[in-house]
Amino acid sequence: MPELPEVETLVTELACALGNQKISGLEIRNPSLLETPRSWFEKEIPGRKIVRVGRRGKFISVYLSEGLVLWFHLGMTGQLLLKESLPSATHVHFILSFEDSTQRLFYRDVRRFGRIVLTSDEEEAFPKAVRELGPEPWDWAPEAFVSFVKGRRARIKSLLLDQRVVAGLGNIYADESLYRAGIHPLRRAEEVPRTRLSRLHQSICEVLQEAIECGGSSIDDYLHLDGAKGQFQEFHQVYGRTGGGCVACGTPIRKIKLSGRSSSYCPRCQK
DNA sequence: GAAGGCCTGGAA
DNA sequence: TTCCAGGCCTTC
Repeated sequence: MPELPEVETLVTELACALGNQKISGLEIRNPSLLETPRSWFEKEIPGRKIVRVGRRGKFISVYLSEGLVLWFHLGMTGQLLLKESLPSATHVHFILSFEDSTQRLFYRDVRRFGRIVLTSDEEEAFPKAVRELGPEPWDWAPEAFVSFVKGRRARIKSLLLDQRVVAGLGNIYADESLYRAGIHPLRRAEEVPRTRLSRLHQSICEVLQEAIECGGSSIDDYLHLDGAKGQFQEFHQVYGRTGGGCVACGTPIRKIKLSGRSSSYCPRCQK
């Protein structure tokens, strides 16, 4: 599932491939993913240039000329692919074509948890979920992060998944960060020692940075813009390793449920 | 703060 | 045939 590193990888690739390209047309095959009216997309997008591509949390922002932003959230199974055509056109919901390219940008999403939004470039107009996002992980001052978390009673894993606390973490990188910091996912935030919370902030930044350098994790559906797979799944230490031995102590990795979500951890290393 | 709903393909 | 995966949202 695309989290911060996967989205960041796509954004870099999109910026490189689409910068200054003029959009010649769009095709909407499934309007249910659109959060703003279909007619607005159809009227406003053709003819505009792509001036910048950015990211906030797991949201991709495609800045268009004359003050518009096209937002993509990939949900669980969303993919953005830049190709002349796709081998399989199933689950393709949205397509952009360009004036000076034979390639088109395909938005494909099997489970349709993603969404596509068109807004003005004024912050008050951004999607609510974007406006409410917490800081990017590395924009948290470490001491401020520790103090904030110390004041919360929720389970630590739930806090990490809350996009209003820190933007961009999902199940994979929350589990990996907690493992590196030696914190049990069910531990109440307020009872984790400050030194460990400081280590957690550092673990989050490190694991995300390493994943970005690997082009993200390809578990089910995530792919680069050209369809290639990411590589960081090879380096997961707990996620997807239930029953396997902890890389540090050999204890089998355990899986538990936390408000409907699975959490993988080492029962010996994480307290 | 917890739980259910959306959604589909693949595994059990 | 049933269950499971989990982004985010709504509801309790």
